[in-house]
Amino acid sequence: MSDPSQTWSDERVELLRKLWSDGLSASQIAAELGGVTRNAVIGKVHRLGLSGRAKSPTPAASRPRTKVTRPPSHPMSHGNPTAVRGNVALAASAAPEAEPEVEEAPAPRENVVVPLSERVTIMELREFMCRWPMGDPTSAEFRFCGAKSVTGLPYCSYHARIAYQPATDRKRDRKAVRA
DNA sequence: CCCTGATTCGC
DNA sequence: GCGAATCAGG
Repeated sequence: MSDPSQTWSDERVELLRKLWSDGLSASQIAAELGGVTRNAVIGKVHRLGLSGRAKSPTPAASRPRTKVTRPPSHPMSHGNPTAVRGNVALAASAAPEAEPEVEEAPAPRENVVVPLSERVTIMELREFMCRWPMGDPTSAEFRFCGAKSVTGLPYCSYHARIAYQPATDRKRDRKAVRA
């Protein structure tokens, strides 16, 4: 409310400093601020003088970086447009039941605890977190389960059971899975 | 694969 | 000054 025309208004910078010192990563800050990419955040952070937050306290003897320069005749064999990832187009209605024989379910008859209140956003998602979609993907309130996922699986033990339901067990247990 | 920050460089 | 592109490490 001062001058949105400016990318880095005082308020923006203030928030940036706050979030950065708060421990948030650049991507998270960028997403929080909106309109800026994580690179922009990092760039600004460096320009502000912040950078080594919780890093090596030895700025000396730590720069053996051999200037890579930028030869125009070396555009690398890189041609993948990886830049935008704000849109998560995943099919929540997709029924993952094409597995003929999934050798899983190490837990025979265990009352799996439904991990509620652990829902996370796309950015809170970690590699070991359950990616079970919850809610409307088009909604801003869209979240993932976020519970600890089974190693090798994108879901937690609970949702893994739902996703990879054995045909034998599937024919009977047809309860509401709506989240 | 995903992510992270760091750096360089063109605008 | 700003941020994309790039690099390098986890």
